[in-house]
Amino acid sequence: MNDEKEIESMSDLLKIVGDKTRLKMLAFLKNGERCVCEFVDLFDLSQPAISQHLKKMRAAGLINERKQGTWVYYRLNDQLPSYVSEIIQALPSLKAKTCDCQKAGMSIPLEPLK
Amino acid sequence: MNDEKEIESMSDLLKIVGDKTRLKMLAFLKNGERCVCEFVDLFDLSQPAISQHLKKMRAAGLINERKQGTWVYYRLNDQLPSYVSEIIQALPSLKAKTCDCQKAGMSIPLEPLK
DNA sequence: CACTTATATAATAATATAATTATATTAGTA
DNA sequence: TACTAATATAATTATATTATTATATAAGTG
Repeated sequence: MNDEKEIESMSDLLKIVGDKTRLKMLAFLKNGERCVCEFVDLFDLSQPAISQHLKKMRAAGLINERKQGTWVYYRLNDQLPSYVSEIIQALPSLKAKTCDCQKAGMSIPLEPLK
Repeated sequence: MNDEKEIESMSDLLKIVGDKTRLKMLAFLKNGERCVCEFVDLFDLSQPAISQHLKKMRAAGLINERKQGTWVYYRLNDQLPSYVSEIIQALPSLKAKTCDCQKAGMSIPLEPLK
């Protein structure tokens, strides 16, 4: 990839990360998987807004999804460029309140970042 | 600073970095100081657009300025948060064409990033 | 001082991004 | 199968960002 394209791809990714809501979502994901409903509970935003933020992060390869019944769980992609891992490491890790999907014992903790 | 504010300040900074033009400017600055006129030559953008991008990066603390006569030189701030330094390290370093301000022998090379 | 050059700022137009509301999809359940 | 819950998508509105054009400032030069 030439330098120009390389920079463009970096800026595309950094643009996704450079948003308060999405960065906060990533901070929540540091502790492991979270289901969509948790984000809906935690943020003062409509459910479609949450869904669209998650979609962008998924499209950018920042997170992966796992569907289980009607619930959809998201987790950090563990193959991120190192400059993105550094950003995530610099984030405080936020604790989520419990939610139906968690009481069901389905959420799986994540391996710590390398 | 609480977590919320910390995340907000990170997203403010990442938003500035998450722009193709500005990221390319940072890539040019990896090799050392550049004067505004060089950016004006290098980018297919109006002079005011260049000036405004530089102003944003300066306001965000990413770069510092040094005025010499009518020329203004910008250089990377050497006290950046490590997650920002990592981004800059991940950038290819771009070579600028020579420009009047450089022929004048005024541009000073930068120490490599820690 | 008049003129030019380099840069910055202001006002505004163009564009991109993020939110909402409304609706669709899909899985589970009575 | 009808109903509900969880999530996604579409359409649209609201807002933020980036660009341009016009103008201002400030330094250097004849």
